[in-house]
Amino acid sequence: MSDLREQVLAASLALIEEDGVAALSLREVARRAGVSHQAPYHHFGHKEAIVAELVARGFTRLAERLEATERARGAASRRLMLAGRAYVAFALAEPASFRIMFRPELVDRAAFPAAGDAGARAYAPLVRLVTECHAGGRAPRTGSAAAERIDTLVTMHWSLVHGLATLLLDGSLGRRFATREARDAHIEATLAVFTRATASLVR
Amino acid sequence: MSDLREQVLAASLALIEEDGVAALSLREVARRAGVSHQAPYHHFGHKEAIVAELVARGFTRLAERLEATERARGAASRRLMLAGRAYVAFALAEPASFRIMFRPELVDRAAFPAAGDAGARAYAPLVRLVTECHAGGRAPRTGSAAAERIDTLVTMHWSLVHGLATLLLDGSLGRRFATREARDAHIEATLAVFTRATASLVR
DNA sequence: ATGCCGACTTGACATTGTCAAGTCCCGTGA
DNA sequence: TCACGGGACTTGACAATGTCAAGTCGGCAT
Repeated sequence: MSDLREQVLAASLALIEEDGVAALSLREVARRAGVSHQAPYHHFGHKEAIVAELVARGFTRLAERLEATERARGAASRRLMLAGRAYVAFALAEPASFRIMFRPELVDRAAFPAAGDAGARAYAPLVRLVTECHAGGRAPRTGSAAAERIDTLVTMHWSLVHGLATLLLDGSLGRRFATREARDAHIEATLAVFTRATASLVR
Repeated sequence: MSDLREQVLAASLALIEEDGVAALSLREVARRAGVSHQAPYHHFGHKEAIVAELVARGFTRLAERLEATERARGAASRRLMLAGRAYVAFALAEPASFRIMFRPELVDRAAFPAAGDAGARAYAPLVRLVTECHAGGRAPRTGSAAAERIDTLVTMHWSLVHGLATLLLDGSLGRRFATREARDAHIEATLAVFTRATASLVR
């Protein structure tokens, strides 16, 4: 609806993309949108609200990608691997979003519950896929040993893809590959070897 | 040697610990050290140099922890697991350091090579342990299929522990456990299941 | 004694986030 | 038709910050 509101969000994300979230300046955003330095305040109470909205939208887009992999054909283990690939692909496709999504000091989750809700939505597909993969899709009752096991496996899967994504964006893996092809091949090989390793865990 | 230099570094780390790196203010640091707002500039050319020094020291301490696990007794696979545990333990023990260590936009690695060197030093133990574990300690010649396999396994191991650490610090895992014991048990379970899974990969 | 230099201070400037107080315009009710 | 009310925006101000420029001061070598 409001044109300026979207322009502010777009310019903010662009600024974060260019030089990191520290370089996000409301006044520069206003300048790029061709309005006065106070115009953004009409749509967002303060800076944090802009970042919170970007975080919520980022988690929503990630959730959509992961949910799409759930609907793919094939065995649950294959769909779980697709979800991992989608997670990393999202981070590489939207680095600015991905980074602010995991920087809790930027957004007070109590003041902006939408961000937390979107995060929970992104978490759910992974839980469902792991459950399907390792417990036949039937969720064990909470507190049981089987539930703890699923919990542990979810953490393991998420840790792997999240670690891979962050090391690619901000760690040593980001500065290592000459071509995108080499990078993608390394990602594929890593996910493949992990999938094979975890296959031995399936009951 | 210089007292103020160390005070500046300590106060800076404390500020980052309290409210994130965005809250690092040179003037507040000076205030806490009881000196004028320009005194820190005599020891560090600008803000980035302080962060760079903290990053280098952080990587050095991480490297020392990982090197210590290399010297532990037991099979290589056990020492690799200890290294993973040490990695996560470091992140939990020094969250402020860990966070700035993986935020490349904060420090220009070309201008501050010490930070990159320390990072490389922290990387090395993991490579050695994985090599020992999966190739009997003899490093395969570069470019060979065996070398690529080691490479992939290193990425997998690092991704897992790095992801686990960052999710504990800044992700959903950080807000999830009522007690430290519950958190540590979950970490242990995750590392154990991962170790078991990867054991099936050993040649 | 003198000059120098390292360690620090004082002062200034542009930039930023945000509060306060306008201005302008468009739709609605009388 | 006209007041008017409120949404969308502007102008102006303020304190805080990073950093440049120009001091001050004390000890050490010559």
